[in-house]
Amino acid sequence: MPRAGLSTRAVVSAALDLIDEGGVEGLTLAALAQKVGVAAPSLYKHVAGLGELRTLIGARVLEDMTDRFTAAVLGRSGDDAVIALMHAYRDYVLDHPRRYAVMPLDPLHEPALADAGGRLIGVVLAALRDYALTESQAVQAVRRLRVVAHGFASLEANGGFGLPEDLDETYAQLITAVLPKKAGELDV
Amino acid sequence: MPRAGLSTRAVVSAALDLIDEGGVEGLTLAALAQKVGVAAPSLYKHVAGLGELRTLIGARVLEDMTDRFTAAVLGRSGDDAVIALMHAYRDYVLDHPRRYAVMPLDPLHEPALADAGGRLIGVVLAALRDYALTESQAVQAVRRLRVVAHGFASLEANGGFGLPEDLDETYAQLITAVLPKKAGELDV
DNA sequence: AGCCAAAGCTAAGGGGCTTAGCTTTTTGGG
DNA sequence: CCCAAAAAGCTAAGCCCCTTAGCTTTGGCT
Repeated sequence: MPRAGLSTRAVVSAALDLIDEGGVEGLTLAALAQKVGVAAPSLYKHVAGLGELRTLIGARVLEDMTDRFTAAVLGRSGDDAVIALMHAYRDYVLDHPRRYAVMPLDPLHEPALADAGGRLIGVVLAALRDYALTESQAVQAVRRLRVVAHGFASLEANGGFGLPEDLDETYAQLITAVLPKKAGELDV
Repeated sequence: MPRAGLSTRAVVSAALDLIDEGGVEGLTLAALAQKVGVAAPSLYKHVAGLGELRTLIGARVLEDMTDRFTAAVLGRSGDDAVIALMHAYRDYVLDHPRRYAVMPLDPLHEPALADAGGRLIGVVLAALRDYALTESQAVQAVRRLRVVAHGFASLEANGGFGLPEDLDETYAQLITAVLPKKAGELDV
């Protein structure tokens, strides 16, 4: 029996492919083992079990999103940066709708995901730097942006909108509605 | 063997209790059978299988939400109605966080849920009547409200917000930001 | 060359869903 | 009132999944 040359990283990557193909339902250790050419119990050499695998997948999705957000925000500031960030969020979910469904919504509460989650929030805060918000204003701004990005993206990814008509317009309206105001302006 | 006197409705109710207790993970035919005092295969006399059970549960959640939204909107109009509706949405999810996680986001795409989903949308449209919106304006308005309600509620129910501090304020800001404008006013 | 840790394997147990086929209860028509 | 048929149960059994236990092989390092 020649060795398959696996690694935890490779196993997680294959698991992501499996999710892309068949959704969360499609992620089974049996299917994963077959995909990487190994018997199911052998996976335990690289991953502690289905639970840990899911956690690792969540971390990976967070990292991928952070990378894309970083690239989108780089070189921009103010409304320009925030709008780019919001579109990067939507685009990620459209590119990987099934992966997004497995992303934990409370990464900061799970020690294994707190780092990745913290880095993602860091990028969002950086995009807001130009507004010169107080800490509590920034917290509110991040929350509003997240509610809109997550709400819109999860609905779109799950076919929650009847017709795709004017969806770009809907999203644009929502972004405008929750854009923070600069220090001099009114509101928030 | 005395008869248990089950019915599809009773089975679905017990399933909802199971979800309230242990989340979607906790919903298993074995556990459900034990809860209603019957052997697992006997459940098939009332429900076609786990898949249909989930669909029935989804329909039930939609109906419950519709009832509560109807009660909340009754006797109100304009901003008052919309605000009451948005709070009823949040309150439902806070009361039954685990049920909400099993509610389908695309009810109109599943024949068995289309009716219940349509009635829910009907209530929302009724809440918007006072604004005298055109059909396309109404579609955009419903979408924006749904994005905010679903985004906020699902994040809150899953512990997505770090601290509960000022969450009421966050939600109020979001509602204000997406409230439709009456016919005479600017925007939308 | 030889040792040993890592990476595989097979076997087996436990739990879940579902089907098949049987028994008992209930119901409703004659 | 009786009895036939439908409805509601049951047990047995098959299949798939996750996981643990214990063995074998590979491959790197001395």
